[in-house]
Amino acid sequence: MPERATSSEKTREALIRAGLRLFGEKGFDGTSTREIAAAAGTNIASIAYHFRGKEGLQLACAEFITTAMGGVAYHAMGNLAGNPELSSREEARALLVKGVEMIVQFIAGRPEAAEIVQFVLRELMHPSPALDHIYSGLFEPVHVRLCQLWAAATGEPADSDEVKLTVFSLIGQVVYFRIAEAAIMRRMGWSETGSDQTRDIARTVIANLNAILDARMRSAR
Amino acid sequence: MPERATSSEKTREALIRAGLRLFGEKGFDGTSTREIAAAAGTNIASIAYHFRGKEGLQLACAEFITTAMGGVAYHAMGNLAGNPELSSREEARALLVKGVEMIVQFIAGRPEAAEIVQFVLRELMHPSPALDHIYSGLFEPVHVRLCQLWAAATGEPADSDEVKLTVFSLIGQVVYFRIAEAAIMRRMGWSETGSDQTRDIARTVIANLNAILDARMRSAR
DNA sequence: GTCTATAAACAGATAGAC
DNA sequence: GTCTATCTGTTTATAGAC
Repeated sequence: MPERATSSEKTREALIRAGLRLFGEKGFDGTSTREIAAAAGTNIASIAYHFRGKEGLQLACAEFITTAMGGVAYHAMGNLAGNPELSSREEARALLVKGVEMIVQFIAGRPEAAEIVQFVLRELMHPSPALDHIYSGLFEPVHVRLCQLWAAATGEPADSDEVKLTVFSLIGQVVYFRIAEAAIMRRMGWSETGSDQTRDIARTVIANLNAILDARMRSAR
Repeated sequence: MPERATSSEKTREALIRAGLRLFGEKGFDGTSTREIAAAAGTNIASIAYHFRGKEGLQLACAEFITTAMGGVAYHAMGNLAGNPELSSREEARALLVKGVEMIVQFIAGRPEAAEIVQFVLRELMHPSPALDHIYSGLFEPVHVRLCQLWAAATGEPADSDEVKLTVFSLIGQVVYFRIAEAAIMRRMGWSETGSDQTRDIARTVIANLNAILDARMRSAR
């Protein structure tokens, strides 16, 4: 692991970043290797050299996403793999709210996230071998962790269908604001999706989360 | 408007149905005109003849969607354009719940809806001229109607940002179950998305809707 | 209106010079 | 490792026979 990036590594990373952006924007089939090479400031042959071809680059992009997002998810929700121990329901609920808030900030707020979210969504809609990496490296661990937090906050079993589906519905809300951004901006009369808009979205999603949690707590009595 | 479909009209419709399915499944760029013609049981040249080319077919698919979905939406939520008059909050709430339930049944439940939903989502993610038809013919009127129902049920103003964003979040929940179907099935251990699964999804979404409505009613006091 | 044949452009992959 | 030139197959669009 050299500290200074070699020329080879720079080209490799530039190709991944270009692939991520273009695959996310226009899809795998909609993007030509010529475009990717041009965006990365290199030549077409380097894609075959570094990744064995266009599909190899797609896979490398998926690996990049799981690595990069793992760090974000860790910050948002604590250890993904272990320690489901939480001292109190209140603490778990606070962590859940904070986690969802950070997910909104990332998915709906950060412009760089658009390409990542779109890349993942395209994989979900039209699975390729790259989806396996994303599922086991990102999708499942994040979902499991959110279910743990939900269970700790409500007392419901973390592996019940009810909890799992509710957590999916939470994620779905957030993701939709990024997918349908074009239409939502038009309907809301927004000219951009800046920090004001992200705040409004976060407020809506958190209000929903609290409403659903409260309803569950009441019905559990 | 002839009562019996002519040969020309049959070919036209077959091309639209094939285009809808294939564009939805694999995207516009991922689908070749050869595939579409083969799926429609006709030849490549007929696409140019009937629709001026591949893009023209895409536009015709969007028009087909707005027309076909208009009927579904009408059944689910009453007149889209006019009569926002509703006699009581309870009636409005019942109509809202029923409307969302039918949207779930359609979007998440009916297999034929998968291609339509995916077609629309692809347009949202990567807008083409076809998005304009879908936005003004389907997306906006449905959203406006849901906001009217929400306003009538809660007393909140139908054109407030809060109501509009909350309605978006409701739609997002439902849509996500269709987008992420592959990953959700894996996480839930489902081998298919049949009526049992659709019922569970509907139950989750309706429970969320009721929780959010209840929270709003309480805070309004 | 339908269909075959073909044109013109473009795709991804690769050989070989440097 | 990088890059140019090129190979091979596929794409959309279209001309013209029927």
